[in-house]
Amino acid sequence: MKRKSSNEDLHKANVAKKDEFYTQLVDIEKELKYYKKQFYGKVVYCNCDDPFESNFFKYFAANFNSLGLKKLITTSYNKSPIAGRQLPLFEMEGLKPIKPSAPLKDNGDFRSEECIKLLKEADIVVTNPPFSLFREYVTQLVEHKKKFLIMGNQNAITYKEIFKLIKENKMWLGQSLNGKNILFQIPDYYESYYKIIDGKKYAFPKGVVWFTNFDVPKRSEELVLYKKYDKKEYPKFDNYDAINIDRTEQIPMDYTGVMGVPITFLHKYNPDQFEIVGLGNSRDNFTPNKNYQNPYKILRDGTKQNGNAINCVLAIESKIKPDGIYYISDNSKYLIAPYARILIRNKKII
DNA sequence: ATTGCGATATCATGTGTAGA
DNA sequence: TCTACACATGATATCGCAAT
Repeated sequence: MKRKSSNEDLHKANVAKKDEFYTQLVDIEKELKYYKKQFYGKVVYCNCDDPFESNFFKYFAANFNSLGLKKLITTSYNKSPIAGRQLPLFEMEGLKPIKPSAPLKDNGDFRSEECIKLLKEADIVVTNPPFSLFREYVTQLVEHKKKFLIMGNQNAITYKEIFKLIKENKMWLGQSLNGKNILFQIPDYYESYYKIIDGKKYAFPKGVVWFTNFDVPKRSEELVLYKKYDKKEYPKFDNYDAINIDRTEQIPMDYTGVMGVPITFLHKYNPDQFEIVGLGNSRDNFTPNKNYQNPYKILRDGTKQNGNAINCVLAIESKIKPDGIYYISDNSKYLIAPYARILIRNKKII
């Protein structure tokens, strides 16, 4: 269904906090196949997973022996308990038959004391956490020094805390799912959905990626570069000494300085080849005249719209903040800010 | 300590475009 | 025609800091 304002949808999503998305088994299998050896003898905890619905649970239960797991624990958030289906805590150990343990006293929130206790017991956490709580979720994993493989939205890369972890090489993207759309089953009561298959509603969100701190093959593959640096083709930002690059594949092979690349660059990121310097944020592409007197922004169709003078002046005058707002010069009149840019440097040619 | 207010960060989203 | 990718959007909640 087509809507007039995309902002309306964004805003709704911001408020709704609908987080019951069930990952398909096929997507789990596609990623987990790269980590098999690393699960041997480990305690795996899926802390956002109802075993009746979760394919993470199904995957680990079915592959318990072949992976050589020591123990599998799942807990789920019990927002609206359905009679007879309460199973917030589930444990599986060794070759014992599957059986539920004593139920949790609390609601199964991953932040609850009970769940943190289980987290401490675990070696590895694998799940698709609520995106609306993504930062909190990751912070908790890092705090407890867990190995993890979790799903998230590609925009989370630009969240301050998340980016910090990526920059410090404490977290990176998984092997599969390069930010493409994938199907998730959603509860019947969700009003908007992408399509219905066999009577079940599915969503098809964009930019889904895996985040992990496990070693993945693509992280040690070198990105092959073929373009040569050309001053005209790669303009510099007005207030930061870096060139702008619109597509990852266009990164020049011979530029030694800082380069601003799209966030999707992370799918090709090899820390031996590149160093991440910072994040350029693109908010407010206001385009004042050079005196900053009459700020306005240029819309896609070329028309002007009045802007916010304070935002504008601050953005332009805020020279170089490590993670500030950078502008690129189109010509002497206009300034155009690209979307978020990861600032990188090629380590191999310095 | 508390308030006030400008600045900043956010969105399981939507659109446009290029290329398969 | 379809998929993958990069970018766009602005109301609102929260942050941060100065003034009380």
